[in-house]
Amino acid sequence: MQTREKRRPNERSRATLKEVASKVGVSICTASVVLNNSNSGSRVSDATRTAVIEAARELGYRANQIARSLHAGHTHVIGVVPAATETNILLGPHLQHVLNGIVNETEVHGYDLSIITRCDQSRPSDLLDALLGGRMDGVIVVAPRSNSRLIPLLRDEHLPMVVIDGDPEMCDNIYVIDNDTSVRRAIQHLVDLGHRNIGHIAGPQDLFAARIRKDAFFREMSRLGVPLKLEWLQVGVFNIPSGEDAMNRILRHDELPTAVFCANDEMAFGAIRAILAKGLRVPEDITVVGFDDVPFAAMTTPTLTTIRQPVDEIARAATSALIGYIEEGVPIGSRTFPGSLVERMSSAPPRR
Amino acid sequence: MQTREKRRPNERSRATLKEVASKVGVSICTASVVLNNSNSGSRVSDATRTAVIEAARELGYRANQIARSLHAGHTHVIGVVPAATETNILLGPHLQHVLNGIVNETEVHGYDLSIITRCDQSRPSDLLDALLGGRMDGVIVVAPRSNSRLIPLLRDEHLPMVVIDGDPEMCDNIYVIDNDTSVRRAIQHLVDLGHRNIGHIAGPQDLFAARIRKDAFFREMSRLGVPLKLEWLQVGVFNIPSGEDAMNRILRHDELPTAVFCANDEMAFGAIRAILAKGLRVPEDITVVGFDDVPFAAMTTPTLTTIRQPVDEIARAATSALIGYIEEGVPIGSRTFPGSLVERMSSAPPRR
DNA sequence: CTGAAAGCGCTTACAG
DNA sequence: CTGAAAGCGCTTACAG
Repeated sequence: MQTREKRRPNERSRATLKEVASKVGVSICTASVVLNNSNSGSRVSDATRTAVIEAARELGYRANQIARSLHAGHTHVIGVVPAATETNILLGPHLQHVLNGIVNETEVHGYDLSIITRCDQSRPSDLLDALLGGRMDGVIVVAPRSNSRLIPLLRDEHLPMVVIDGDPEMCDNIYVIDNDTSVRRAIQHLVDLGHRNIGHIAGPQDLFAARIRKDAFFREMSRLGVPLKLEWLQVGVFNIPSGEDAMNRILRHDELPTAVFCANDEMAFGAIRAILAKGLRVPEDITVVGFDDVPFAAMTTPTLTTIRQPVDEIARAATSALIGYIEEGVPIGSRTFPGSLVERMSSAPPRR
Repeated sequence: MQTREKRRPNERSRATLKEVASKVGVSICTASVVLNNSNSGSRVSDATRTAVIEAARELGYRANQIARSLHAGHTHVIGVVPAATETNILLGPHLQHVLNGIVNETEVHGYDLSIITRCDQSRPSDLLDALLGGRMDGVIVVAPRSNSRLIPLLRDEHLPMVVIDGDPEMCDNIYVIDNDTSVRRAIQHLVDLGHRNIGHIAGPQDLFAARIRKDAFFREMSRLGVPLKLEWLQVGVFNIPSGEDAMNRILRHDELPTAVFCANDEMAFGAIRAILAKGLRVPEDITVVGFDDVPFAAMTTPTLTTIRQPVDEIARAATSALIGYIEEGVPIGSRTFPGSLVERMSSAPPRR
């Protein structure tokens, strides 16, 4: 009866604890106690207990999580701040893979995931309100830009945080692949095949992964005594068209590399497309190697030789560590994960 | 000083409204009023106003959104229940595309997105607690299974809801591509090319998109008078390996189709791979047509002829309608979006 | 076995 | 111009 009094059109009204209590004729605290099976409730008479449960069922009672969170001081939701991109923030197979890994882990711990998108530079305070307004117990930042003010800010605010694909010098809680060793594997692979004319398509330099892979490329080339040609060094933005463009810029030169190492798979796909479009072949004319091993790397023609990141493992480990810190205060720390070379059809010895 | 008294290790303590108020020596309601610029606050003296603002800044005050939501009765978060899959729930380029479109739209409206994953059948009540606990203002269900009890349940609970890729007979608020017409375009394309031996790799039949596409395939074939061969009809689960398996089952027969229509792109990729692995060519020996036009459809070899879904538009329209309903009560309704044939390299006339 | 009370942090009429 | 009070819906000691 009185459950109805508040119903306005267009506004759902869930039954409240007060309603079930009054329906049974007990106090709302008693109702709360039996509905939560809390220990204090072990001493509720069976009669009232069943009555309350019955009433709750009839009324379709469901505890308001907001009220509960206000009291408890936590929400069981974890925020994710995706890699900063201008637009279409969620696109890209690697981020998707990371997100999936995160979800895999939050699910087993009973957390929900909130994707924080309002990163719009024009209203940065929106982002902070969302993050710091108590709506999430912790946050996972994926691939922050190196100039991101977010990381130091969140650290100062003591919001539990872990960073995936970030610079270990940026903060303490970084989960990331061992880029140095991985790039070395890639270059070593090319040199082992006999390549001495090697180009590189780098990613956006304000992204840690892009910068460190480029640095590692330089270092490795020089360590192995392979001469560098600056015309064969181009920069893209980690997506397919930019890889295509970058490759086309390389292809404009008279002398061509026999191999190109791309800082991620998508740019490698673009590079392959550019090469094929010029009537050249992969790998016969130019070898292409990527980084990430996204699922489609095994589906392209030719299939892509690349560095596999244990993405699911990295994402789950980071998430699990974050939750461990939230719930039990165990320090998150940083972890580095090994990458591995996956040899497929896009790499082969140079022809001549 | 007293801001410190509550600090326990391992627990972030944001300054509270009470703290800034007491620091200035005003009531918390005055503080609230100036910090919110609410109209009642137009009559606060400039002196107190600046004092409060200053104090808030010094203390790093940030309103607790949970408390605010409890009072306001809304949260500005929208939940997404992704397509039901056994595992790795977020994978798949089409879902990713949908998610991206949703985010594009929530972002402009200042909503955050919560991904509800605890769909685990073993504890269905978790899902409902998450959904109905007042933590989200509305929910977007993507590609529910036809036996899903979720839809009727949410409807009964009056939680604002819109469904993407669902059965229009299932509920009132469905945003979906016009599958019938789209499939007809695909089949017409094959028949126009001269194909009369056409196979179909269908998706999981408890998914609306899969079922209706299969039905449309049958209807269209019979309308055009093209004979059906049951050996050329196989069922997959909308991913690459299952498309590969399905195609392999087709390839086991003596007589082969000259064209195969796949219910989504991923299965089409798998089909192509199976065909190539048998030493046959696409499209020379067998034409393959997909459905969705995921980004990679333009990147495979051969590139994939497929039906383009205006995914971003569908997702954004659904999201926008949901928010319109939440905020202003305008009915969501249902909408159907046209698909279009994208002709690429995987389709050609049959050889003989 | 059960209830009155305080509190989570905020907002909003309503008085002064 | 400013504050006391009630309330959002729930939980949890603490009394009886």
